[in-house]
Amino acid sequence: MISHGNNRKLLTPEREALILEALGNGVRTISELAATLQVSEATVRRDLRTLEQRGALQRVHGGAVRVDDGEKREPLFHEKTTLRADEKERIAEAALGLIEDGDSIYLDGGSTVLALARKLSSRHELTVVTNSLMAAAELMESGHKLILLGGEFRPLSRTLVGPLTSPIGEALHIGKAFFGTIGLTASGVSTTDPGEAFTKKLILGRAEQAILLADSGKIGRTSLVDAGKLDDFSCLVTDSGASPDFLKILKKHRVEFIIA
Amino acid sequence: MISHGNNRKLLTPEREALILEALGNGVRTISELAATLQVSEATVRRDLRTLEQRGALQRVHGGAVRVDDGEKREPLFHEKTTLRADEKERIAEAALGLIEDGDSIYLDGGSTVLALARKLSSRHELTVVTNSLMAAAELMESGHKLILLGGEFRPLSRTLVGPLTSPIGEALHIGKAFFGTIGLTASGVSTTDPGEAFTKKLILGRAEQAILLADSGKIGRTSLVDAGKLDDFSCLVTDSGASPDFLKILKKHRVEFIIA
DNA sequence: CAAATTCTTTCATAAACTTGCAAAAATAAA
DNA sequence: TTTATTTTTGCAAGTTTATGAAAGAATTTG
Repeated sequence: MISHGNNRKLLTPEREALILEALGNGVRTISELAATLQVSEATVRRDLRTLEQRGALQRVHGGAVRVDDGEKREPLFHEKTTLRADEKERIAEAALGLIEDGDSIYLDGGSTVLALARKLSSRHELTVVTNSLMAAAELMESGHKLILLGGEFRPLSRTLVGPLTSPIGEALHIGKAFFGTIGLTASGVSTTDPGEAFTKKLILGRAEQAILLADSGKIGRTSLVDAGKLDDFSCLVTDSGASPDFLKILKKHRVEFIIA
Repeated sequence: MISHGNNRKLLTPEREALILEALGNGVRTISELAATLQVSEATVRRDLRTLEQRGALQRVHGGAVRVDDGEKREPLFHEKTTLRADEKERIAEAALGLIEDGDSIYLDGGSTVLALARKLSSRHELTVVTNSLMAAAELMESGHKLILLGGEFRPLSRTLVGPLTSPIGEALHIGKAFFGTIGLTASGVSTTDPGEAFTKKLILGRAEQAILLADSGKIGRTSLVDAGKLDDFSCLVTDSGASPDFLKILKKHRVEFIIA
């Protein structure tokens, strides 16, 4: 049992953990949870909403039920990787369908692309180029040919970014490049770090096909730095949350899309 | 639990270490941390900001949570059990003495050099260039500037090797380069993989000082590919098992040596 | 269909965060 | 040593975010 002996106010992640624990395998009402956590029902509702977004539980009228996938004890605290985990999983699965044995592909940073990396053991003789240390770690023992872009290490995303990636990037020929992003709008993709944007654009210019993996939560969001126009991409893989309006925009730019 | 018996003021890195320790696997509020460390909340916020930048934790409103350590390090870290661990440890310690704050250094692959990488937290503001994924994983959260050589991944040594390392290698200026090796004789160092030899020679040509870390077991052994002459190195760090005869050869080639 | 409950939205307030600035400490220079 | 310069720290003003309450919309239930 997670206890909070000292009765200081709980932080959001703690509350979320307690909610999930309280749910166990069953059902809890809003008022029960509010009483247990000593917060208002409004706050419980807000927490439940984000947890549902994350795929950790399912809301029902009056409360919530747990969708226990067996081994989900850990994900409480590192939300970044598990945000919208279900959508990302499905998106990665759909992207996998675009890859054939013998392909030479590029993997960008980001958790959605990382989910794709985990699935690559079902293909053979790939040449995988990447700037993501997480993806590289995943593929170390895969048997595929693995090439890392060199460059400056960016701790937050665990990727190699910036101008130093360009000499090696320019030496490579890439068939299909799979990108993640922070924000996606009609004017293109954007990301937080200039170095990251630089490297994205570099690879965008060298790949025969550029495929963007982005859950619908990314659509409509913008970040600091522009990292490529919509026209630069040949395909977007997203989930069913994408608005029809945005899909219309994609058509206008001749970007195919796959709803996973 | 945290304690810092003597009540002198803590230095920033000490505070950061204590914050990480306090977080353990859980979550702490700003005010808790401020009370524990006896500094203002503003300072805690600043520390948390840099630690988040460094990827060591994640901030939430009101405090911070630890980004689970176990999962991120494990995959990169499965290391073959090191032979002659004691010697390697001492050699690494001696090599550490050659590094000063602000230096720009290169770390090659191999377990001895990896041992050196683990000690680098006692230095500040280093620029570390490496072709070793093990070393990179070790230094991810160190706060040092980290640059990876790009290139083809060699699973056995977990390093990046071959011709693709040359464009980026040629763009860098390196002060002190630390190398490992398989074999070391009067005619120079040798290694098993041609790609690895290529990259060693590349960096050898670009570093102001080349320092070889090799336990005495390596002396007298040869491997497949030549990877540099004795004259290319300015210093060898080894253990007391090195034969006087070989030390005489070193002197003739004007290679300094340190017996750790 | 109506009553009751639950949900969403909006808003006010309190807590937490960011930024800029000045004092204090540490470091370098004289 | 003293003095100057840089860095770090704490404080305060303004901004943002989270929370709980309240009113209207939606859903369930009899």
